[in-house]
Amino acid sequence: MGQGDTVKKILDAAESLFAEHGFAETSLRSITGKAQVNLAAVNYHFGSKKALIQAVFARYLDPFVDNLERCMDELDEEQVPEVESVLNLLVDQIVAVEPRHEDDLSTFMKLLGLAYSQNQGHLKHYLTEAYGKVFHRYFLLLKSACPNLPPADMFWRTYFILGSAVFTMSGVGTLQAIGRRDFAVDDSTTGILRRMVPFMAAGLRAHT
Amino acid sequence: MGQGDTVKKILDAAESLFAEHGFAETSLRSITGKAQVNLAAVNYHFGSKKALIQAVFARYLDPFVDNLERCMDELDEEQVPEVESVLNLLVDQIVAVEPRHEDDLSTFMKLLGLAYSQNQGHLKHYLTEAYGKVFHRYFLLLKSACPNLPPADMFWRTYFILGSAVFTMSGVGTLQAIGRRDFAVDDSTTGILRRMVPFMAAGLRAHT
DNA sequence: GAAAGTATCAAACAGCCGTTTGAAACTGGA
DNA sequence: TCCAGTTTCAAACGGCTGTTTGATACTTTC
Repeated sequence: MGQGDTVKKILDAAESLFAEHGFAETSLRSITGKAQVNLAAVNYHFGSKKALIQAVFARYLDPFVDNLERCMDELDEEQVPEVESVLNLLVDQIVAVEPRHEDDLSTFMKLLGLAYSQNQGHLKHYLTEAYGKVFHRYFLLLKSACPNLPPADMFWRTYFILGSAVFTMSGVGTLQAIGRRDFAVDDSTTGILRRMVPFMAAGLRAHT
Repeated sequence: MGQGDTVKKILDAAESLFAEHGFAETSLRSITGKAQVNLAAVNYHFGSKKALIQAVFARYLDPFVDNLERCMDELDEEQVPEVESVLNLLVDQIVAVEPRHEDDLSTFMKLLGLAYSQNQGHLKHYLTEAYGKVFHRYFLLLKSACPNLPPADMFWRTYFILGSAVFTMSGVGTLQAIGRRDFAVDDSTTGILRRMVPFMAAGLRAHT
């Protein structure tokens, strides 16, 4: 690793430490220590810890959201899509994110989980501000795939689905370890995402 | 409120502040401030902040787990139970928890969500140590209701279900507000739990 | 009513936090 | 080579954290 890439070193260290310990529990000193960079570099390059957290997310989400949007553009808006294809659309784009290193996907998913579960008000505000439109569009797409579902159920089941994904993925490493040790279950992160699709599709289709 | 009930005042204040802001983000000073109690009282009566967190959970979970265990004792172990009845068994016991005040159920659910999503190693250790046996028994009961499901899917779908419940419930207040404002959806906490059952049952029954 | 035990109190402790400072070390262009 | 601009650095800042202390007040017991 060169020497001018202080910004990248900070982002890499922050990303893995955030995913492992959460935002509030990760100090700037531990980040700069792991990145082998001076403490003041964070505030110099990013301005504040909050801005660093947002930058970590932006590096992941920007290409992902671009891909997702392009995929939805190509869709035929006339015919009603299958629930499975809408779900797989998302999974495909998650899996397709160019990995920076192995376990990159797990880290990405853990960060997404943390974004919801940790009480970082500024982060939620930033995420809805920057990416809300795309995810709203995806929500409408999913809704169009369930034309017979009452609105109230559609509303809640969206969060049931989101919860399944976020919860499972934010602890994915631990769960994989439990599966291997106690249940002879050995799935990759991608494999788990694939297993979610039939579960979620059936849940969405369930009559109330 | 009397004067000798310092312990109860601390537990009440801690419970609501933890549910609102999380564990790490809630200081002992804010707890003792809300409880109108001296700062040193926490360490005097509980020993440490970690012990206080555990005490908050114990006050909720002890009666709940007792009820759940008693319910499972009464079950006929010979015949295969319906998935819906197993799920409703749990919902019934959650709803049946004697409420200390209104929104007590929401607070309880938010705390359960936090227990999973926050990185409090000591808390996870305590919860599995104290309540792991009962929940393992419930897991086996749920498994017996899905005799044709491959073990790997049973394993993962358990976490999908858990995630739906934990995620939805840990943000229940926010989600209810969104539902009322944007979707004309107005459900009580109990109502949401009931809506989960058909979703989860269908997800468990889905063929892979 | 004195002694023993329990509970509360203000004050201070050491430690970590995010952020700021001002000087030093670099960098590329004139 | 000199200068301006950018980046790095050690050090310190004020503030908040959980915990401990020792004195004081209240309760119970004999």
